[in-house]
Amino acid sequence: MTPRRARQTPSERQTAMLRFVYEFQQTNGFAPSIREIGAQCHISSTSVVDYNLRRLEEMGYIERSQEKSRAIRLTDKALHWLGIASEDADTFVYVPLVGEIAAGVPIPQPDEMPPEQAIEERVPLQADILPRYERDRLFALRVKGDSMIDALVADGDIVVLEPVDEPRNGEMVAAWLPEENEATLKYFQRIAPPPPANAVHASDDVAQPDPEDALENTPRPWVRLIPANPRYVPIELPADKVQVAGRVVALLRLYR
Amino acid sequence: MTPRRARQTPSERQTAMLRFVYEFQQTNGFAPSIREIGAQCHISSTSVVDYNLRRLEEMGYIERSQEKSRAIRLTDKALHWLGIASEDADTFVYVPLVGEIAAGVPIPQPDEMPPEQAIEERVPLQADILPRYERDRLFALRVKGDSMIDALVADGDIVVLEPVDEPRNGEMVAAWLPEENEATLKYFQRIAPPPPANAVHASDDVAQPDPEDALENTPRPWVRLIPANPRYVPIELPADKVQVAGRVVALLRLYR
DNA sequence: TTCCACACAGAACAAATGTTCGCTTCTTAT
DNA sequence: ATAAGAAGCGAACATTTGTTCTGTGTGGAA
Repeated sequence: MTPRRARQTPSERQTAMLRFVYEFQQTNGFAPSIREIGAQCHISSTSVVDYNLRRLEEMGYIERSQEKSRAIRLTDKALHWLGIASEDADTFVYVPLVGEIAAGVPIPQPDEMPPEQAIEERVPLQADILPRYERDRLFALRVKGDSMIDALVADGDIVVLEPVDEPRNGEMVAAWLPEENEATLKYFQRIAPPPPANAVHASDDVAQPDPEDALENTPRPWVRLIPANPRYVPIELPADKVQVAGRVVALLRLYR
Repeated sequence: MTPRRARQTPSERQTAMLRFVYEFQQTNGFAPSIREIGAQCHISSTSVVDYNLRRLEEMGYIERSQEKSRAIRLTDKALHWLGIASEDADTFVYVPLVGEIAAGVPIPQPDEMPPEQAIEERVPLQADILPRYERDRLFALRVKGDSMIDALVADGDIVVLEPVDEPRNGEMVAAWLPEENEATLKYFQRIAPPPPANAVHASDDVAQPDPEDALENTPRPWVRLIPANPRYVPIELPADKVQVAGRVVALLRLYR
């Protein structure tokens, strides 16, 4: 006989048990005991409850801890089976709102983020925005100013940022310009450094540079930060004078 | 002697107990026992743990259930005391994404919303957007089209809506136009009905309308739905031909 | 010095709770 | 009809777990 153990979804009684565990937990804040499950599901024997719970555990619908009281936990598979929205850590992330993008306000570096309990406001987002391993690095800033209005970003909007070391051309980034004492939200672009004032044209016949000057004369990478508002002009600076804090991955706007 | 029972915040040891309960619950999915708390907090006697838990319960930091194992629950007061963001139902709402604003796609009426378990995607928002009693009525729609581009709303954005019977002039609303078979996102404005084709100018001397025609000739309210894109023209219709589904309270945009 | 509330302590006890034992019944395939 | 796995059952037991008892130590006010 083909073993009917091949059944891999809960029976009607097992489903009733799962639902009771869920509802009990929601109502009481802790899980029911074996006897409480039995009473609710009209199972007179604790060993029958235990048998069915072991089946549910084998199938991946619950987790138990050996010989611990009230230690039944429903898995996401169980919540899905019951048709219950899973609003746990795997579904949403709560991104700390840590400041704003404004003149004179530095953007916190990753190691300068405020401690957990100092974060007064969070921006909730669906967790599937980024792979799980990067979620903790997200942070949010409130936009001050209208430099990105043509990119449909308004003063007062909140942008959610992912720290990035090598932003791609065209990405919208938040950056801190320490020498300008300026935080800014702009489109990012790598550019060639501008020619020095005494440079001859590339087509001119010139001597090879002195090898000793090679390091001195290696062109430093530059970046252009491009606003999306014709009232502002792009900013062009050596890359090492621009601290890119992160690239924009989401925007939230409230209408009050 | 003034009773020192007047103390109303947890002692250092009691705070350590609260923190342990929280961390145990987060790690294990169920609460610790009296003995587990004692072991962690270097309390050799279960009666001392019990004594301190009774103090915490009196002060409102925990809830217990008589003679139930692992039934300690931290209150919001405790979470606040520990400096832990309270990510429960009072902090965030999860707004069902129920469709899109596009031609030919009706906007669900409040009594037509899909059942809880049919909702496949939710938009998380901070709960303080609307007073608590209205939160369950929020729903979200994805925008198709660019009619509101000058209001900084792009194709693909998600708007969160609050059902509203009497939208105010100037509010951005989602509306269903059944006779046009059109869902639309526009600024809302009440207007006087346009004059009928045989109407004389208001300055002309005309007889008072026949009282029996009063009801028949009462001007019907009209509305104008104003796009924020010069490529589109406002829509003007009798109010009863426009089903306003809700007014926009928030916008979410993802950058992928 | 005395008094008293608070905090602590070990031990014992009571109750809650999970596990095991030995068995029966049901269901389905052969 | 038979076999075998699944499901069920009451009872007993083991362990976990919360509560109570009786006492001590501490510190500050009277």
